[in-house]
Amino acid sequence: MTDHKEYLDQHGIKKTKQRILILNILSQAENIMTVEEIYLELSKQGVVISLSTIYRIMELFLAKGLVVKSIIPGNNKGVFSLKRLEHNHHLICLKCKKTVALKGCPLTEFERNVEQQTEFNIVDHNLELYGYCNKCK
Amino acid sequence: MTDHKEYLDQHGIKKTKQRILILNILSQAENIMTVEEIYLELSKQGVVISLSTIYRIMELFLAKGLVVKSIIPGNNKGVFSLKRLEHNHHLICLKCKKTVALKGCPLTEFERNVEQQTEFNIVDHNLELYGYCNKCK
DNA sequence: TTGCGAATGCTAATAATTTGCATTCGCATC
DNA sequence: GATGCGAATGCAAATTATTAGCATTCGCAA
Repeated sequence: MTDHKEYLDQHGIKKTKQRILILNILSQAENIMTVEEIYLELSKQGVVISLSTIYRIMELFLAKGLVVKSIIPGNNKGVFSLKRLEHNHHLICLKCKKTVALKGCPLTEFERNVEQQTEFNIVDHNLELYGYCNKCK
Repeated sequence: MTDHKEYLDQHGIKKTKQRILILNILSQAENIMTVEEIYLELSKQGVVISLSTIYRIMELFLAKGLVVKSIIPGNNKGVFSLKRLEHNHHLICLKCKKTVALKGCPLTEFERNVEQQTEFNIVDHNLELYGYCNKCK
């Protein structure tokens, strides 16, 4: 994903400096990030974007399907990650909150079954695994 | 689950009127509930339990593993559902927010694989499916 | 029945997120 | 390149969900 400007175009999102910066950060992040972490990462790069703008941009990315939102239990904050070409999920340590990105998603077939059973049109899902990492267990 | 008092005992949770009432509501609920919905359901039954107590009880149930917590997107509230003997997940309509409980869980095998790959000890997961119900699609 | 620690309810505090509004930006048009 | 308009941003204030402090009450064992 080298050209984020075009990526925004493709999704019908107007290009702004802030959106491109945030998209950069998300695309370089290995793991899920809170709004605050995005803010801090921007700060490290010497950029300040107001929190409300970050919230608005994440909401926009979410609505446009660029991003997935979930929560970490025991932590009332939204976390976001970019939807990759190869869609994936995260494993979260309940003690130290470390997160690990997993390869692949086991749900494709399950979703098809559920669509048939329920007459829903399934467009997305949210999956996180919780456990204890080898240090914390 | 006819005897909730014993159920609490088994999990090392002290029995109180409030906990038993909430457990009743959760066990009769087909779907996930917010703290507010629990509060309102109690009101319908002519019972008032303070919101902070409900929060505390849900936190306790969560810690003891009686309950699963997740979020509905576009809605910054925690939602809870009782862990059933037959563990399951929910499908949520992104438009009307209707939720449907699904039978079964497709993740057992996936979790075992992930445990081997990551050296995590996986204890739980969170899965919701999103889509549009037949009225909204 | 009594007593103690834990649970509850109230109110106030906190933390995350959202909103209103003035300013600035992106981009199309001249 | 200059101009203009609607959309995006930043700031500060408002909201909303959730948590914490503390006095009162409850559950249960002795």
